Amino acid sequence: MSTIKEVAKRAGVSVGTVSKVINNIEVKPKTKQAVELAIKELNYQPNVYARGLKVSRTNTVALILPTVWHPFFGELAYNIEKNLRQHEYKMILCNSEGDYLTELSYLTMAKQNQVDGIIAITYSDIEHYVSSNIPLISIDRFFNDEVPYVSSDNFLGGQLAAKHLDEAGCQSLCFIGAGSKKENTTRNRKKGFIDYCEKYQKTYEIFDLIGSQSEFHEKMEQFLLEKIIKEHSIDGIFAVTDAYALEVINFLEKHQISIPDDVQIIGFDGVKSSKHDQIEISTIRQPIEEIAKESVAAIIHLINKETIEKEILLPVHFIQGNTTKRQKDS
Amino acid sequence: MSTIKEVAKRAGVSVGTVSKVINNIEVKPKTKQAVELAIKELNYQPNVYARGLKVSRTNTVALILPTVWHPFFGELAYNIEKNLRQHEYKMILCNSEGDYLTELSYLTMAKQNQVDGIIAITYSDIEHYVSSNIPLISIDRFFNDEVPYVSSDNFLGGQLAAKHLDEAGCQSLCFIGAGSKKENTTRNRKKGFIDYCEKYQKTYEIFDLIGSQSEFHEKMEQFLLEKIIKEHSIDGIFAVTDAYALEVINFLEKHQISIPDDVQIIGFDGVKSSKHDQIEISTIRQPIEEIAKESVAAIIHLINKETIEKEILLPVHFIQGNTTKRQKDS
DNA sequence: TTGTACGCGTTATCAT
DNA sequence: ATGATAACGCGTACAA
Repeated sequence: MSTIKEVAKRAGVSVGTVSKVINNIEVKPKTKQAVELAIKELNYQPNVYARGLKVSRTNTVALILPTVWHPFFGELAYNIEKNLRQHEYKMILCNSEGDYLTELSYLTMAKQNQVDGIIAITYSDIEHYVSSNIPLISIDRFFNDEVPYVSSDNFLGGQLAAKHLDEAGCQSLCFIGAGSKKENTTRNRKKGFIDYCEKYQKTYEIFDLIGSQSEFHEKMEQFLLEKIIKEHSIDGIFAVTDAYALEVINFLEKHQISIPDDVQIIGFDGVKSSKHDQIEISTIRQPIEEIAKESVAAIIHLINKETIEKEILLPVHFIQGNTTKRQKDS
Repeated sequence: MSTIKEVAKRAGVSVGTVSKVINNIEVKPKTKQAVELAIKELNYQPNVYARGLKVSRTNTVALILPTVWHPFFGELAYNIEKNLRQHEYKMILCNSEGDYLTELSYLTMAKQNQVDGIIAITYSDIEHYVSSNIPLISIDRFFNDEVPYVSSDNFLGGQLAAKHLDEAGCQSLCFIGAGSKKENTTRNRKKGFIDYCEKYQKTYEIFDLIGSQSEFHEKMEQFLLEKIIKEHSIDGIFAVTDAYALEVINFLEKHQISIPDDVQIIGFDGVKSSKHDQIEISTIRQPIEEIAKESVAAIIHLINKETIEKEILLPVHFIQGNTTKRQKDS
């Protein structure tokens, strides 16, 4: 690999001049030509480490998430990388697997100057570690007033879900979710749901269990058995994620409950496992492209030391699937 | 961020000594202690760019693939990153979207010294570009004798599929695939299938169309209609990927063909869209963890200028799903 | 065993 | 407009 010195020698100019040409600083057209020729001839590529050392900028951003092997995170990672690329940034992918120590090691790496900024989606309590001065954007999680975050408007999503169930003719609604110990913004889905029900005087139930995955499953089936199979006292369900919606659907189908005739269901997320997939269940879709776009825009602003909003809330939309009745007017 | 100089001053030694401590070169225990204390106190992190400039090693590998937003690539990317991390390497993720120019731009980046090596899964003809001297491992695609590649043993997979259909009682088999213009190793799936059939004198048909996606779909349905619905002359299908298997399944179900009673189906890939998914169709599973592991091992060997095998073929396995009949003895 | 000094390739400042 | 050169932080050969 040739260096700037060699280019300078070949073009018959000094290194300073070559540097100017590379960085688009004005030089005499003729010298510029000569330099560019030399660059081409030598197939010269600036060494990013030398440059990085000088300007301490790497044009690299780290993306920390639990695992890219997941439809939602996969789509998100794809879009974030795409946006970063458009801004001429590279992306280092970090699968934390939800592990605290792994996340910390990535943060350390970041501090070592390897990246200009971090976009993180984490549910660990890394709060006091993020206090450092490296640009950081959180997705889906509020840390503190120092860390800007980007998220779907989960509250609105909850309202929307309730509204659609209501308008689709459901009489008594139900929210199903697994309350996480970790504080994240998905809690607002429940709040939005309740808000709508209260405002429009809909009867509703809440099933929100904090506990292990298996325990949850069992308790949920018990609950559904009671309320739906026996009492028939619920005809509209809002599940806090599509995954839970799927569980509910499987259970109900096993018990010969017809969807959406007897019970209607709305999930949340609207992820597809690849670009060409189709969504089948009715759901509130998170605007993943938007989340990616806004996160990238935000981190770049931060890197450039520009001020940005501390909270970026993105609108969600209802997607008609086959688990709710179709309406003429909406 | 503090520098090596500051550490040296605080520890009362020279920078050379600090450097030695960092790089585990022997120093007097006492000085070592003093230096380590200073490092801790100042929260010193070596600047990777200065180091990179010096040793031209970045401990970073680029992964180029079509898109991480896809179950197979997602799982692969996850595992590759995981393995790289274990070797203290970072991974830059590059979604090429199958675009030639994008792939080239990533290769250029790599040549700029930003990464120590590249793992690529690409179907473009970047052959003459890869001739450069940067370490490169190809997955699933043979370029030339210079570029080592890692792949599933697709030939074996084809054989396995035919064998399982045979042993499950199928009388006349069928291969379904879309021949790509691009040369890749998946062609060997067909060859393996044929090999088994010829060897054991099974009757078989081949549907292998080169053409557009939509055209393929139409022609395939026509073919299935003819052979299965009308003639009943096929009772075992090996689809070249799970995606195609799914298409076949959907079509047959629409026409009231019972699976696996009337027709048995085996796919290929065995991907799950996330760690906790379940596989439902019978399939030949690619050993994704192994592919990841071997690719990483190979690229690191290459970076260390050690010689490696030019071809690494990994065994595949049959996974019992609900689209083939269960057998007692296998 | 430890310290000194040079060089890696680039950018930026200051002369020219 | 261009050239010379210091500085970025580190590793290492060589000197002490």
